[in-house]
Amino acid sequence: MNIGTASEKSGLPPKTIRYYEEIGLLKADRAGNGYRDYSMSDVHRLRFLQRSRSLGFSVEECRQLLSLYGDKERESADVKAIAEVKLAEIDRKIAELASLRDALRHLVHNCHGDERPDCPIIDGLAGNGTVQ
Amino acid sequence: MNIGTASEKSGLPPKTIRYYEEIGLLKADRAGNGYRDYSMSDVHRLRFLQRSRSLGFSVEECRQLLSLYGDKERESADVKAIAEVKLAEIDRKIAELASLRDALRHLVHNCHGDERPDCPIIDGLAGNGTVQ
DNA sequence: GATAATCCTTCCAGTTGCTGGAAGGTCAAC
DNA sequence: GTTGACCTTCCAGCAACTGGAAGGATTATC
Repeated sequence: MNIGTASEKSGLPPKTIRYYEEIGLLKADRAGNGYRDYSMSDVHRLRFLQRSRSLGFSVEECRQLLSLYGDKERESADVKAIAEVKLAEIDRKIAELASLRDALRHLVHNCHGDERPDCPIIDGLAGNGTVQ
Repeated sequence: MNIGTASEKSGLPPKTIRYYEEIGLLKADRAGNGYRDYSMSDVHRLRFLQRSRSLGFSVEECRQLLSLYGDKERESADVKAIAEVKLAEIDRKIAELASLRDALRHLVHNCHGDERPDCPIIDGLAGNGTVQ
């Protein structure tokens, strides 16, 4: 399929897809006319990139994550090690989002109209965990 | 406190803190010697910025989120509307992270050493929800 | 109290990750 | 066969930092 279709299916703009190819994240086949040609497997990878980028992973981290299932030669212990680091990071992100959500909910339900100068909710919004 | 201490407490580099001031996200008081002077309340806001930025919110979104508890003049209905949109977004991000995590776990437990050319897990990694 | 180390300041330049626009080739429909 | 929607490359600009220089302030050491 052409880049436009791959864009629709993955949620990434064509510009971004071309950029990812330029930096070597995901290179596509070319059709006879020079157009990029994407398979469903490519679309899955693009969609994966769209998600992980929007969740705060850097392009380099996405490259690593992609390599987890893209590199057939990689040692399984190696895959496991990288995946475990990323798993911990994902769990941390989920916990932070949950605390952000709870704080916002609290703000909406308990603080509207209240004009206290130092709302204790700020603590919740800012989070109380340790800085990594 | 000085910018170095605020940096340690918030997890944001001094450079980034100065940048946030430059773009009007969080302006600090100045001490007699010209040094920036941060209160604990400032640190809470910085920490909040650190978290929400690392979770994929844009600076403009962070500005909105900050305004939810920073702007005393804002109508409570307005706060509620903005907060509700952000809450939905946060829930979506949590769901995406959970699916990313499950897929990675599955990869680690079920796919190591296996060299199938088109691992069905790619589906999981790429996610099956609709593109927003 | 001089000196050195460590902070802080501003300013300017570079990086990352896109994003918009120009100039031009391809394709499908009328 | 030409219009319009696609695609191509290339180059420039923007967002959000990040590094480094040049210089002033504070703290520690001799």
